[in-house]
Amino acid sequence: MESIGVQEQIDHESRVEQGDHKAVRLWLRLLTCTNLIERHLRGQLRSEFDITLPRFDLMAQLARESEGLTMGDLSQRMMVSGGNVSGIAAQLESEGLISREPVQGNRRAFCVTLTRAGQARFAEMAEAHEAWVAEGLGGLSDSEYDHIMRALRQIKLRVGEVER
Amino acid sequence: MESIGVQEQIDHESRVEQGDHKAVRLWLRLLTCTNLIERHLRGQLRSEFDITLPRFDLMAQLARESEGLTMGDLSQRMMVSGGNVSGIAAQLESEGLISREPVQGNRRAFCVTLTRAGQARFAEMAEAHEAWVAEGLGGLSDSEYDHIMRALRQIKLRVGEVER
DNA sequence: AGCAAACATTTTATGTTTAAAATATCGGTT
DNA sequence: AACCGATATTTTAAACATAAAATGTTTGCT
Repeated sequence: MESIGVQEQIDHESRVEQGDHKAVRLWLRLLTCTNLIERHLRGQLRSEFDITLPRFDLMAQLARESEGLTMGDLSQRMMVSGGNVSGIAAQLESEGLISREPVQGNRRAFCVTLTRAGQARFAEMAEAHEAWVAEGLGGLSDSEYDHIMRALRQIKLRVGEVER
Repeated sequence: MESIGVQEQIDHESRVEQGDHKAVRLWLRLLTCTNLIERHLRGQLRSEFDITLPRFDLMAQLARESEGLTMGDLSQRMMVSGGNVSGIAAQLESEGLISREPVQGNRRAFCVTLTRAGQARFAEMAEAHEAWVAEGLGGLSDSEYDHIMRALRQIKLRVGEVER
């Protein structure tokens, strides 16, 4: 019976190891799913609307804020660098889909909004986008949906903590 | 009571719409989680080992195939374009972490393997990587873990079907 | 008023990623 | 043997992404 101590130690270590492996497997599956869907959306947006995913994302942010957003707001919400937003916005502006107007009272900032053309184009795209996403993610039962949303929220919070 | 027909129609439509919106919300949360974790891993790999995530990923694929893989295999498993693999592999080769040797019987293909140095380096990194992933994803209960793995498998299968 | 620190954005340099074209090889058909 | 379609990889051009420096603006402090 002297081996119990050793056994416990082994069990404990193997439990930790297994936990780590489980986490890695989950991470890889999460990554695979995200990549598959992202690739699908990217391809569809390109073939159907001749637009890239980042440009669509920027327009989507504007679509839910009729008052407009500054470049910094966009950078934060899209979780990309400011320089990146500059480039993407420049292209969308040259296509006439967004406009950047000075903010009264703050000459540093721009107020970026969808143009009328941008609103119309986005409305088309959003409908198709929603359908594409539902193709991939719509098949879950309410219970599965709730479970995964809850789990993802936890992950999000936890990663936020770790990062801090 | 003539409004029942209309009401039913509205209910049905709103259910569909809500389902679509739910799918989009799930998609956005999935994307956010993946991006957060990916950003964290990218930063850690850079600061601790001065390596990029794609290079680490390529080495990880090789680490689980001691026989080696062709460039095409790598492209498929990493789910990135062939040109991308070319570039990443060129860098790893120049650092002496992988080797690309001709395949006997097929002069088009290369057999890519980890060098001894690559194996050693990867072993270090893999341990840290596993711990970092567990930091973010290890906090789930067994039941939550099972639920989310199951849900993600379904999503993966379904997206695979759609893409075909 | 003058000045320093913080802010909002753009620019620059570097690197990643993709799609598509280019290169080279292979296998089978005639 | 000559050719053709498929295969494996690399190269190229364009878009995307980041960090860091540069530019111009604002705010608060003295």
